[in-house]
Amino acid sequence: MPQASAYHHGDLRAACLRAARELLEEDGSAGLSLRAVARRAGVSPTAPYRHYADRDALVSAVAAQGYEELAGYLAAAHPSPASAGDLAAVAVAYVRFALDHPALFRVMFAEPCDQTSEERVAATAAIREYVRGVVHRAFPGVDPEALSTTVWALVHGLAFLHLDGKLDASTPEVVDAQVRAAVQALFTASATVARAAASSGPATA
Amino acid sequence: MPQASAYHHGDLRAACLRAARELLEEDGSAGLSLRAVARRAGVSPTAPYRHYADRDALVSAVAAQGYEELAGYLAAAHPSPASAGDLAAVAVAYVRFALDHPALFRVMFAEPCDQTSEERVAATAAIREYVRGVVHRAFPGVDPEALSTTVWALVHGLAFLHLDGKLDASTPEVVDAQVRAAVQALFTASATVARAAASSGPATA
DNA sequence: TGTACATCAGTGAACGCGCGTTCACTGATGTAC
DNA sequence: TGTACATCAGTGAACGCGCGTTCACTGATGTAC
Repeated sequence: MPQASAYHHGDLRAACLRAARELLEEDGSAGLSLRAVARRAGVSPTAPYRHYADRDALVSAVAAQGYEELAGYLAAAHPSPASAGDLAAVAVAYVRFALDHPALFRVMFAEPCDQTSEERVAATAAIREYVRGVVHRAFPGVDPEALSTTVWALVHGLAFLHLDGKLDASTPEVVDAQVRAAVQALFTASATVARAAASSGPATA
Repeated sequence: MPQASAYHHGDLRAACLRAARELLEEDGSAGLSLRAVARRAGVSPTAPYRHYADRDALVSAVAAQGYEELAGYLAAAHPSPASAGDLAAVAVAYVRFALDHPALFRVMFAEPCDQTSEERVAATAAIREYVRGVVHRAFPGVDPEALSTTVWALVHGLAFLHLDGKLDASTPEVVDAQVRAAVQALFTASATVARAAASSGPATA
């Protein structure tokens, strides 16, 4: 590990990442500039170039870190989800991550930047595999491909709609309940529809 | 209607909107600056201030126009959707709109800008009402509140995941089929799960 | 243990850029008498 | 029908800003002999 000194920072790479994360939380992605990062790390404007080829490289590193943290949230929700209930808990964690780190989540998914970064492609693949695994364990025998796309899209959509204030996100509890209900609905919708249709009595026509 | 002349543009307000849309399609939201809009409209950098208080006002106007066009896409898919199949067609149109106008879609939903703009709030409410109406007609007797949130989130998530290259968006046909399948799955998932579980024979444990 | 030197990780001045916004202005239009 | 004048919709210079990136540089570190 390098030594810290007045001149040599010691671990500027990590410090840049930390500074970038802070700027993101404070000012949104608009505040995420190389110069601001350097300023916050207490270093000259060009020092970060020792560790990141350009701004895009830094942003990609931030996004990759975000993917790791998202994985952490999901793992913390349930170490090895294997039922519809477990899946709902994981979904809640996914949306919570988005609301806890709104700007980071946007950078990860909504920033139309370099999509070919190896780090990012790998991180995305990891998430996809994770979702597929959950669906597979929770519903063995079902083709996990189709169902996991549906699940991911549902949860991802909930995250973005909450993020943009299109749904009631007044308290974490409200959000959690909504997410749980939405995931539950995914697996009971057809039954609910059938039951409701039956109980609605003679139709008006 | 105002007259056009060398000095007076005639309809600079609309021209700015048009220019903004073009810049958005070409350069993404990064290219959407007041100066660039003025340049493209063939007018001095400050002329747009006659019609928009500031940059945010222009962006909001663009977003509002986007909402109107989205509504147009949905209406074109089916004038009065009233079945699960109709709903799938509408979902396909929603995702197609996002892929046809990626930068516009991001501005409408993913730009963390002024959310209190009256125009935008009204437009969002209109979409929400629309979805609620479809769900209500397609599944009378079911509480449309919960189900319409689920439907919107699923479709919205599909749109974003496709937009960000997280799902196979190689051809429009592939995308359409995927969206249709995902919406269908929403209403048949529980039945599919049950059927698959039954047909998978004796479990391995 | 000491010295020469390559390498590494920073500095700081400078480049050119485009941005949002202000200001005082001016040319064109329309309206009242 | 003509004229005075208010209003509207533009112009163009200027402001201060922060940005990404380049360049030649220098201080500190570590390694070979």
